[in-house]
Amino acid sequence: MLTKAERTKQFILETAVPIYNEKGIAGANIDDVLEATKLTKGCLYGHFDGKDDLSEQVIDLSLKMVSDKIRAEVYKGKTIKAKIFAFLDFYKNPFETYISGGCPIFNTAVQVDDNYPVIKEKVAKVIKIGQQELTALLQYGIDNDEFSKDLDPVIFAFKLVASVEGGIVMCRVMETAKPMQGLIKSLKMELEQYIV
Amino acid sequence: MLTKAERTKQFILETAVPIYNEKGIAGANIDDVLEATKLTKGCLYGHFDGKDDLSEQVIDLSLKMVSDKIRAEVYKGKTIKAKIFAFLDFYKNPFETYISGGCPIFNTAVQVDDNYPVIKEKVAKVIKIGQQELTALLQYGIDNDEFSKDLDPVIFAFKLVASVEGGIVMCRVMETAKPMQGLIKSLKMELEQYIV
DNA sequence: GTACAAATATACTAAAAAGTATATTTTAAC
DNA sequence: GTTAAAATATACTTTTTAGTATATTTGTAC
Repeated sequence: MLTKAERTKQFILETAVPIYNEKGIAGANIDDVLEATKLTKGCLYGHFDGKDDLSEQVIDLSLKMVSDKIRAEVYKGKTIKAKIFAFLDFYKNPFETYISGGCPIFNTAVQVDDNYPVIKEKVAKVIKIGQQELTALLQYGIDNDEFSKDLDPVIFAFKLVASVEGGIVMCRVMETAKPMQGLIKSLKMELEQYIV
Repeated sequence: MLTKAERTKQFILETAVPIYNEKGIAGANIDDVLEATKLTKGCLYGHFDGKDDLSEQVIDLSLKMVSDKIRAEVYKGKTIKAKIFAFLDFYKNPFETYISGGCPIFNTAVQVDDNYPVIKEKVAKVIKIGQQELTALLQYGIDNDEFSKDLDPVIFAFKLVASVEGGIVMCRVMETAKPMQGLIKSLKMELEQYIV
């Protein structure tokens, strides 16, 4: 069983996840987290060294949560095609995102360009691993004659992620989910062209 | 001719553009801008009502700069295909972006979700107009038998922007330009499939 | 149930950022 | 060239946010 302190720390992190995702690293502040958790400074600083430490762990959890969720969704698909479709469908609704405020992977990626080198490294790793997994999945599909050898798994994996993530951002700011449907449909069609 | 004040104001805005693009709205601060311009508070506050006003005008300029630049690049293309290719090539290098720090349209879009409703509206407008222009371009290509009627201009315009913008963010955080080349190549091939 | 340690709360200080009042300098019209 | 207005600089205050020292409460082993 988790100790009281461990539970409190986890509670702080989980509460902070959507705050950071909505307001960004620079925009989120300790008081926001204290307000949301109804805890006090003494408590929070008992669990974290400071804002930087909190930020790092919050982003860590955000990245883990969304990565795990996507993996779980993809896992459900029986065929590779079904897995890729499941991946795409995860991004179906740009407004009710798994973590409120859009995709934390992308939200974080745009923030950490110059500043936050430690966090930048974490996001880079998550994206790289995701690309590797998607590429491996497509390659597996090619090797097992589900897809044609004309499909470039590296490029298509990149295209899949770049477009749905980009699409989420665009839809959210334009306040319309419609283009996302068309995009996903188009990507599904694109993959289906390679089915043998 | 511009008055001294107008030139100073413009100078402040232009100096602030990359700062805001790199650090974000919440991350950028007045002192950064003063430091970069070598001006003082009295001067800056003589031209702007406060940080919110400055932020709004800086973002405004950023969006205008990049929009104008893209339009200029697209204009160079003789055929619609060449125009679309020029659009894609604008995103060729994720590191030496037109404004340092990536694409300001996207960078801003991810920041303004909940907070900054005024700026959100501005970004939304820029993206919507961009989509309309790209769609019109593709439709023109269809109407003039450059492209097949099978091409859905609305969906393809969205796919183009979403994927290159998403690609920029991914490449920047992973610190590799390579996937961008593959993505652009893939999008060009996709368009060429529709050439009649 | 007592006692000790861990967890949390209170009440502060420190630092960073924004904003302002006023003085000085510069511009441009005459 | 003088002068009034505009532009800019200086030197502050205020606000916000981060961080800390210490007190109090709570959990848990004995």
